[in-house]
Amino acid sequence: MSRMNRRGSKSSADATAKIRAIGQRATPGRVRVLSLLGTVPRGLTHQDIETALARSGEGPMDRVTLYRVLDSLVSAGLVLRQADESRVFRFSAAGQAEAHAAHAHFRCDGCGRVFCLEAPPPAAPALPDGFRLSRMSLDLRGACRDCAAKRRAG
Amino acid sequence: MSRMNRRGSKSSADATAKIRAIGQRATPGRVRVLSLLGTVPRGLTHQDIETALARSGEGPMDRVTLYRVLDSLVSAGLVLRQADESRVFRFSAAGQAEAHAAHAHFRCDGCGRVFCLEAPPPAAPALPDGFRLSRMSLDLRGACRDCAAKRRAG
DNA sequence: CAACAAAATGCAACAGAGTTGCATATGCAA
DNA sequence: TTGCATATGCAACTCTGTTGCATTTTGTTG
Ligand SMILES: [Mn+2]
Ligand SMILES: [Mn+2]
Ligand SMILES: [Zn+2]
Ligand SMILES: [Zn+2]
Repeated sequence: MSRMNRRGSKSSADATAKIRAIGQRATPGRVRVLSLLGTVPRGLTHQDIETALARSGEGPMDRVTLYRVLDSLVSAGLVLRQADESRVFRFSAAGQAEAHAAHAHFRCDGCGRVFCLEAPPPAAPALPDGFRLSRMSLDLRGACRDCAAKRRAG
Repeated sequence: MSRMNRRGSKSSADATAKIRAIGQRATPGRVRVLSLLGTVPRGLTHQDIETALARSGEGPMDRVTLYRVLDSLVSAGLVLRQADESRVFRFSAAGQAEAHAAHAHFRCDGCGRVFCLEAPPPAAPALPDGFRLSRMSLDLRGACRDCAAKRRAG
């Protein structure tokens, strides 16, 4: 953990390799963003990422460039993008996202928090002829414990 | 079907009743929008609705008023609002939305179309203590027949 | 029906997230 | 090291949705 301090940590080297592997140029922006996404468990917004990068040692990244970096990582399949309830995109490293694909999620309509459930996903239903399944998600909604209690009291 | 032509169809009268029933004023805008949503099977965007109304006999409705009409119907529980993949809200009559809650859906990553599957929803997984479930959805993704064929052909 | 207060409307201005065009800089393969 | 395809930075723009405020309409009351 100390031989590579000058210009990159383990995760940078890792990110660089992944980016090159899929035939894209390993630019500083791409490496920084992919490394960052690798360290957090769930999706970050463009805004989140911009702020995190600005605070980091290497300084801020241009807003538009960040959008384009994210686009390129998404189209390369290294990052997943999904619109959240407040209609902003959240970006997550593909590995992290796939971990969450293996179980169900519960979203509280009161506070908006998402909880990972232990339950294994159900068997996939039969698809029409010729359809190809790539992902499946089971999403539950309702009130979390705090919000359910609040409503009872409130 | 002909006695009530002057200023309203069956669905208008219906919508008016529903709006009054929940203690809101039955304004023309609300009635028009709720009737419209009652006639279509899936969620429409604000834009879709604006266009549909503009084409209809009664003419266009102000953009902002339409947003406010939708807000009021949503907060009354007569309409459901959800952010779609392209981060725009889609609005659907509460009845229609509940019909779709009863089965799984398949979204094609290629063409974006959504297909209703026949399969019944799986049993709800166990929730943490105190959580209350209100809805559950099983969403599949992948390639529809057309798009799968296209990819194979290339 | 007329008068009234609360609520809805129309318009203009604003805000946030994301995109586009174009000149300049840079990664990387030769 | 050089050359060129590709990425970056910046300004301007689009699209979706909100807010403030003056005016109109709705449903109610007398
Ligand atoms: Mn999870
Ligand atoms: Mn359906
Ligand atoms: Zn909650
Ligand atoms: Zn398709």
